[in-house]
Amino acid sequence: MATIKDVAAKAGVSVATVSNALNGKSNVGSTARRKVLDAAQALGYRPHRAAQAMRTGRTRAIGLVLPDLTNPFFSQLAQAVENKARRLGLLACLIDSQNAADAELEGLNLLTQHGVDGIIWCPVGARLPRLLGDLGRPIVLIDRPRPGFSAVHANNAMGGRLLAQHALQQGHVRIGLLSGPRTVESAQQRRHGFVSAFPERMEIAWEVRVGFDGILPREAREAMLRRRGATLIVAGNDLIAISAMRFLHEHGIEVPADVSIVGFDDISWARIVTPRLTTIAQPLGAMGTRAVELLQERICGTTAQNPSLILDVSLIERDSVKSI
Amino acid sequence: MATIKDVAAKAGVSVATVSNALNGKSNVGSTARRKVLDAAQALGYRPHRAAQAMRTGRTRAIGLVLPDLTNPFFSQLAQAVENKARRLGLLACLIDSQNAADAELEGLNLLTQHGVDGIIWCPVGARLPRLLGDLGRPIVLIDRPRPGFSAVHANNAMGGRLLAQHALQQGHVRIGLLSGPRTVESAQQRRHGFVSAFPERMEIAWEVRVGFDGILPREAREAMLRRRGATLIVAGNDLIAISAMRFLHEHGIEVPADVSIVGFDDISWARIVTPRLTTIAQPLGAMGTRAVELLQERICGTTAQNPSLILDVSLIERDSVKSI
DNA sequence: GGTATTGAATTAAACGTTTTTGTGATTTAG
DNA sequence: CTAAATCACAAAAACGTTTAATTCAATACC
Repeated sequence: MATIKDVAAKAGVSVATVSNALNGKSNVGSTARRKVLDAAQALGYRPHRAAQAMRTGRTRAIGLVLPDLTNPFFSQLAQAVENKARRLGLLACLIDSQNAADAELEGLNLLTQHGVDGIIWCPVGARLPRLLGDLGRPIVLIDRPRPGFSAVHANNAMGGRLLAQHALQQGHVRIGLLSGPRTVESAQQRRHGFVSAFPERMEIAWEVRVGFDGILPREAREAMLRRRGATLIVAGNDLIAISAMRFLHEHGIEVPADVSIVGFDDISWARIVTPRLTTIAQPLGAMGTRAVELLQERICGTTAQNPSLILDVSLIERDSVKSI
Repeated sequence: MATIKDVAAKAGVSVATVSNALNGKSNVGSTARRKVLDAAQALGYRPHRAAQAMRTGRTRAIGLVLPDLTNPFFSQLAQAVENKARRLGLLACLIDSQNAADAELEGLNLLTQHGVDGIIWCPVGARLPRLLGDLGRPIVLIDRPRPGFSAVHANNAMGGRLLAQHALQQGHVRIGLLSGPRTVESAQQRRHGFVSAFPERMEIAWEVRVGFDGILPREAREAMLRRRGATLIVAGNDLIAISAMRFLHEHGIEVPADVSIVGFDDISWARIVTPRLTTIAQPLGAMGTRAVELLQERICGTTAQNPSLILDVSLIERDSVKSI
């Protein structure tokens, strides 16, 4: 690997001049600048990031810590984040905590030790961000806001309202709820948006809390079998909805003929499964890129204290809801 | 952040002794070692990775470059790789090329510039590895072997043979082939394994090449509609198979009643879609962890020149094949 | 015409480690 | 009992950058 010294030697100037020229400083003459640029080009010189990092304290790398890459919601997010980061010349360093709070902590430590400039984080542990506001670098939460932190997330409450509205339009008044985990803020907001947009004559036939990974506990399976007159199941996300559809299918209950179902997220599989899933679309790509932009601003210090971004959602009508 | 100097001061020894003690060198006395350890503990000292990197040339970070995180095959792989890496104290830096060869190249440059110690790579560009054998750091290819490189991948040919065998057992003799891209070695091997295990009386009714991303070109859609007497469709991977099932369903052709179909990979969705997909299971988790292990060995230089690993696959019978 | 000002370059210090070299003190060997 | 070897530690150099301080020449000002 060619070093800055080699470039300096080849160009016949000092290393300082090379550094200044390459970094576009104004204190270098046009002829010297030319020579430096040519020499650097000829040698294929690339600055040594570790050396730069030591001097400047900037790594040009960011962390991305997610609960579960296997969940298409997060893999789409990750793809968007990585691409945007790369376009900004930033390296994206991945942590997949597999929904384990201690692994998450370990990952955050690894990232800080490597000196990443900032972290995009979808927290799994409920109390983690509180303890770790002091990672010493900007953090942007994604999908799961917490008071006191920058975040970019979808308007989950609005999604819930859209769903309630749609349910009503299609004539569903008795609802089964497969809500997401109580510890996850976005799940709470979806649920709250949904029930708060409830008119008098609608009611919840049953409700059970399930994880976002789509694994259905016995309680959930029993509730779906027992029915209690519910004509529409509102799932906490698409993964849950799709798992539920599979379970129902195995037990001879057809969607949407016997019961309707809606999801949340609009992961790519929502339009692939049978029947295609009616759901709320989150702008996953935009969430990822905006999160990177926000983080970058925070890193450069060109922004207010804790800016947040809330992105609109929309209802995607497909085949899993029958009007009655 | 506490530096090694702080530790040295607190322990009342020189920085050299701190470094030696922390790195388990033998030339430091037991009392001094104790003092150093205590001081480091008390200050919460973590060595500055960039500084270490500059001195040692080792980053303790590895690159992971994949064609498409959105594809569950790769996200499962990525999860396994990241977790294993973290368990070894390595940071996993992600590149998602979105199947674009130039983005891939850009990503590889970014990784080398950051000085990652090694790279785990599933190449999309056909000629890329050839050009880039000289990244100056160990490379382990994953899923897509190339002569002259370390690789860990599944026994794709064996998978093809298992499929042929199963097809025969279930009485299928006219086959439709939705083969993977010609440029992808593993796709070729699956196909070759399949047709080479063909007895005389089996024949290919039609074949069309499609991308691994599950997008079906017009040619493929027409072939599926025209049928040509094929009773079994052999897809290049699960994504293709599932897309095909969706397409067939939309056109009133039922799987497996009207036509059977098999996939390859056993991504997690294979058991979620309806009907559940019969497929070849690759040990995705093992592939990821073994790749990291192999890379680590290469980095430490404790291994032969270009070791490769081929992992066995197995047939998973589910509901998408009907015997006739 | 002398002095302040600007411009373009150089020198040298600094970042936080690891590692080589150096140095007394203590042990071992002959 | 002295010479050699070992041990435990310290001092200093090095890694590849950036940047503050410095120099020197040329230009501008009064």
